[in-house]
Amino acid sequence: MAPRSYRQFCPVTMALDQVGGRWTLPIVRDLLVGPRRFTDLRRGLPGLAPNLLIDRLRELEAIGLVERAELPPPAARQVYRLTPRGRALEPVILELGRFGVDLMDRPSDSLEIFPEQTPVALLTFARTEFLPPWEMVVQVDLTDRGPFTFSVGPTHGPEGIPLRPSDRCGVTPGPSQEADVHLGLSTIHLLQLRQGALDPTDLVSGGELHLHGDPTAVASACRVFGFEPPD
Amino acid sequence: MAPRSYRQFCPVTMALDQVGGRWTLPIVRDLLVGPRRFTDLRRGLPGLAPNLLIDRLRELEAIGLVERAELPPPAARQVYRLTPRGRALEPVILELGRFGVDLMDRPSDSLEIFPEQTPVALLTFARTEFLPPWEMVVQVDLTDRGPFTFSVGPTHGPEGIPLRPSDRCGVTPGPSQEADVHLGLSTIHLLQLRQGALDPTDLVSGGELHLHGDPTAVASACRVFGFEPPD
DNA sequence: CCGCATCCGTTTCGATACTG
DNA sequence: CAGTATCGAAACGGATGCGG
Repeated sequence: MAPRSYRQFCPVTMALDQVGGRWTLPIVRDLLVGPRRFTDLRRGLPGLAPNLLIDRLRELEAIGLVERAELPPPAARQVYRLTPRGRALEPVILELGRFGVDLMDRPSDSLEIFPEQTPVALLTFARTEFLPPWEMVVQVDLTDRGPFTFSVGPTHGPEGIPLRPSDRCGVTPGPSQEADVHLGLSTIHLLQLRQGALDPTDLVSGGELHLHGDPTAVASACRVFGFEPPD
Repeated sequence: MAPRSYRQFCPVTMALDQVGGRWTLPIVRDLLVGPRRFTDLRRGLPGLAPNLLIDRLRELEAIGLVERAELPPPAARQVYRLTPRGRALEPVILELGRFGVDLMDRPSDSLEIFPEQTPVALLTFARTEFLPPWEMVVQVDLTDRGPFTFSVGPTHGPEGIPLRPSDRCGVTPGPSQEADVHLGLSTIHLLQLRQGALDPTDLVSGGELHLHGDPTAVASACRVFGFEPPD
């Protein structure tokens, strides 16, 4: 039985034929952070039935976006991870996330929060058109979710090839020893700053926004995360 | 009767809650080019039943991504068009398309081709990380689909705000009087050049790729469309 | 416990026919 | 032209079971 297809010779619908199914992109989102076991994925995706999860993983494997890897004996048996082609979905996920950020104004309590997804969320908060031309490391301390390291890489790759913004930056959980900038605040404040609903100066004087590091780098980091640097 | 939701406080899944339904993004894709009537949309989306189309349009209207507009008396009654918020989906569609371009290597005859979608397809072909810092107009003559005008705007908007690449460029059907660059070739050749499956120099000497205009601008246009400028 | 497989009620989708 | 109405097929969601 041929799977559903839009049957158009168009890049958008051909992409949707592969990844437009329900749960497919959320699964890829979770795999973006790193390899995951079946049960790890289930934990981060409540509401997704196990049969559907295995269906999706098999489909993704069949089209070459995901592969299974065996782990050495002491650890758990196998993990699912993205292939390079699967990682090519990162810009898609991030753009979707950037569209979705504006929907996050009210953290309804009917919506669950999963810490594993914070790195991807932080990446979507970043406005890549404000990335500085230089490299830098920003430690973002989300008071309600812990420390994360946001890294900005070079503008060009080997042989002078320009890099896409999404290839220039990444987020990993945990602190960094060599951060150029430290940024401390809560998730909600970060979101509200982005919407312009809060004044950064007020937050700083209220002790709810902490900024440290070289002023130029700090200012750049603020603009990347959606607000004007105070003072 | 609440619609299906991923129920996560995550920008990606909240975006998918709005636009992750089947046919939703293809509808938005067609509206990106301009306002469309009900029947126009149907023509470009075969396989989409009319009841589902109206369902999707009503949903999109309810969440503020699409609005109905009445046309002046002589013309047809009403059209559907994107709101500014709906237009914010353009980067999502384009990234999906960029992922999908690599799937277009073989134009299977089970896949239909709709001329109305060519402007969006052309935009997805463009590698925005290669956009030059200057403004320019490129007329792309697809020998099998007609002329299109690809415009590159300024790097910064009013007040010095940097613009996202997708906000810097656009495609309209038809030729341009003030094109800086002319690029003539078939859709298939364009796709194959992008994949590196063809040598641009061969195509030029074979008369299947025509390039005109200021050499620097031509070279830039070639890189944007995925191949090294010949000579 | 992990990694699924099976079963089953509900929702959504797709195709066709019909109406103002 | 712009939808409604109907209905069978497919997809989804939840619960349960089961071997390693």
